Amino acid sequence: MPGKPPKTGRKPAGSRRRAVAAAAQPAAPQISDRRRVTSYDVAKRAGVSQSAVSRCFTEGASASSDLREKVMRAAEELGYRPNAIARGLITRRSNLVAVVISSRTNLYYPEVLFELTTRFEARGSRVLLFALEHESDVDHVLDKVFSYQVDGVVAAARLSDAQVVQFERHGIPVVLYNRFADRAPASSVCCDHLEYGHRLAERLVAAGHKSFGIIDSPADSFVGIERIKGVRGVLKAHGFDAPSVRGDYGYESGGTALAELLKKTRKRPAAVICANDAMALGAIDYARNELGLEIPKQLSIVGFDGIGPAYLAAYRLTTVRQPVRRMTEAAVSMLMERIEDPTLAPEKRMFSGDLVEGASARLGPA
Amino acid sequence: MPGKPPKTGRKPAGSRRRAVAAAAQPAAPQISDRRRVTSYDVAKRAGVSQSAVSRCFTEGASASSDLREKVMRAAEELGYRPNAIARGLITRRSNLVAVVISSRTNLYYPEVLFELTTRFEARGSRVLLFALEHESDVDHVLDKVFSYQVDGVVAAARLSDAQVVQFERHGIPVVLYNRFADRAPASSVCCDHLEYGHRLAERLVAAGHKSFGIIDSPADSFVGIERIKGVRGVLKAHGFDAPSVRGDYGYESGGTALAELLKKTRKRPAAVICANDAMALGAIDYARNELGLEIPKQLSIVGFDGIGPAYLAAYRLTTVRQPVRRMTEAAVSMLMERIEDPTLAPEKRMFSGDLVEGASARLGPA
DNA sequence: CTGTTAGCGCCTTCAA
DNA sequence: TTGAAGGCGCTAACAG
Repeated sequence: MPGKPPKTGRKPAGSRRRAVAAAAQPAAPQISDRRRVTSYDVAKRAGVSQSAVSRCFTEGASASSDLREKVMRAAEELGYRPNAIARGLITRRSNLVAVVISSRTNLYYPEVLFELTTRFEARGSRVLLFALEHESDVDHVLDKVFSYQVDGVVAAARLSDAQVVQFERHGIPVVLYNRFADRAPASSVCCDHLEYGHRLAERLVAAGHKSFGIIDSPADSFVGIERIKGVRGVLKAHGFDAPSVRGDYGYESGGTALAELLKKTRKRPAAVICANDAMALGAIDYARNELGLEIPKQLSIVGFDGIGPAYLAAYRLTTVRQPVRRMTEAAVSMLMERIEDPTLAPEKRMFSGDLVEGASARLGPA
Repeated sequence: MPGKPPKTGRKPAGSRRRAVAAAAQPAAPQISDRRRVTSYDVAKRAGVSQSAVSRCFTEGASASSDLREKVMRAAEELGYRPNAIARGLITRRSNLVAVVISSRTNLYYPEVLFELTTRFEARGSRVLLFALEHESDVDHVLDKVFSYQVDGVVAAARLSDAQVVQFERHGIPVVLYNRFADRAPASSVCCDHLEYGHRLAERLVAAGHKSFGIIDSPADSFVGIERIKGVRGVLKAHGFDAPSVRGDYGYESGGTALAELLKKTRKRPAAVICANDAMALGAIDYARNELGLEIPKQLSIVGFDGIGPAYLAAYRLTTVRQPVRRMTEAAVSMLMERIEDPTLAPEKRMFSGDLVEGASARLGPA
């Protein structure tokens, strides 16, 4: 193809397109197929070059106010909006971040997703949402994440080390939300569930409780495992043992687990520690309505999370609350920093939460 | 490349790029700037043309299994993923849909967002999320929606007629979730809030209640207005009048509104109808704890929504529940149909909900 | 079945 | 300051 004079570049772009559009008209009865308006259309109407239009829509590009005005008017008249997709293709910055979130996280912390989104929005990034029914669906979803050329990822779901490394290889910054990578050095924001466990158990021991029961989390819940590990550590240090039964994190399961727990122990424990609030509420209702117990006089019940219903007057649950606002803010700013400067080293930020004393556990002297 | 007069077309793409990357190396200490791997890289490695690679990654394109295998291996080794953004640019189909949702909707129906996302996911579309703190922020957000060339929009927030028309003009299908357009002919899925109001009120009248009070919604809530209009219609038809006080949809507001309501009426009404569940719960707690009333023996309280806490044993609220699953499914399928065929006429789908009898209202004979 | 070619809509040097 | 030209990574005719 040496002597190829005629067909270099794409000179007649504008005119060619128009021709295409015209040719398409007869076929489509509706004008629904009407092309989107591009910077070329605006340029033509304003009587300037396409690149001039581009500059008018780019932050901090040089253009005379005269030109700017002509372009803006034409754009207005045509209803032109720069195509963020095309822009991203060339700038290698899509301004898209992926949020991968499990239904479990969303169920107990519906505000997390919302907070993340508004904060990213405020910093000029859009959220591409990936919802997982089961934490194990991650792999299936990651392909899509990569395909969309997101600038970064917030993962509020379990990622394997291999998956974390994969992001690394692709040069896409990741921040884990409320979990750590097993071994890979990934950035994360997390609350200190272990410490929460410690705090809550210490508080109960200090109040003079002498016997305990535990309603444990599903075996695959990182958060639950940490919490209960924290609890167990303290109890053990004080010489207490605590029988436990696993629940599934659901409200119903709190009641059934409590029943089972009581079957296992000869004597009713003074305090029951549940791996999350939903089960604690279930346990309270079961204790009150099925066992006729007064809470907290005859039985103390505590949870973790600080979900909405825990504050209702009928429960006033004693629990530990995650500082969701601070955590989402941290996740967003850590990710944005790493998008700006991908060489930044990973960082873990750990947040402590508030102990909500509530009224579902005896915390004063007996 | 025989007598290649330097600059025609883009033949030497691969080599040129490599050169660029190499040039960038010295500057960046890290290889973080490493280019993403493209179909050209895969093609080169597999010893085939770039379009061959493209075909291997397109559904239903013709390619020999031999070629397919070579390409797939090379892609695997390089960690190649087709760039969905670039693909969308040329196919005019981004496979992106926007979901615009207000914090209020998200607060009372956290599952809506999740359901929409998983359903779109199942049909091959990704969700670009736009969260509104206030319903009035819509305008601000629409620019972004247009910029990202989404294939369609689900709006669970108040859109003005002008905004609906704007989508129309751009040829982007829209489905309104849980609201109607004022006048513009837009597709929507909605539950029949008016009918909910009728049902609930009829049920209370049938049970023999003779006096009523209303805890109304904020004045700008479409949903609340409809519900209460339905209630009022029935009460009026039976010759009852009902004093009302406005709440803000929040739990706290249920209690304060109830207090105010009782101040307004000489005699305590038999039943109080709240525009949503959150306020109903607040009213119940206030009635029990501040007024020492037994619910429902001394006062019946009902709500709308069927939010999670309404089912807790301590409340067992009498309410009307939205069929969220059916509604989200309808919204998604309506939108997808219109993306496939933009000439489809708008359609409104109206869903009836379930009356949850609960235990917060006397529904049997007095 | 495979490779060639011409863009999708935009940004970005490079000259003028 | 402005315009011309060359891609970003990919798909889609169209030849062969």
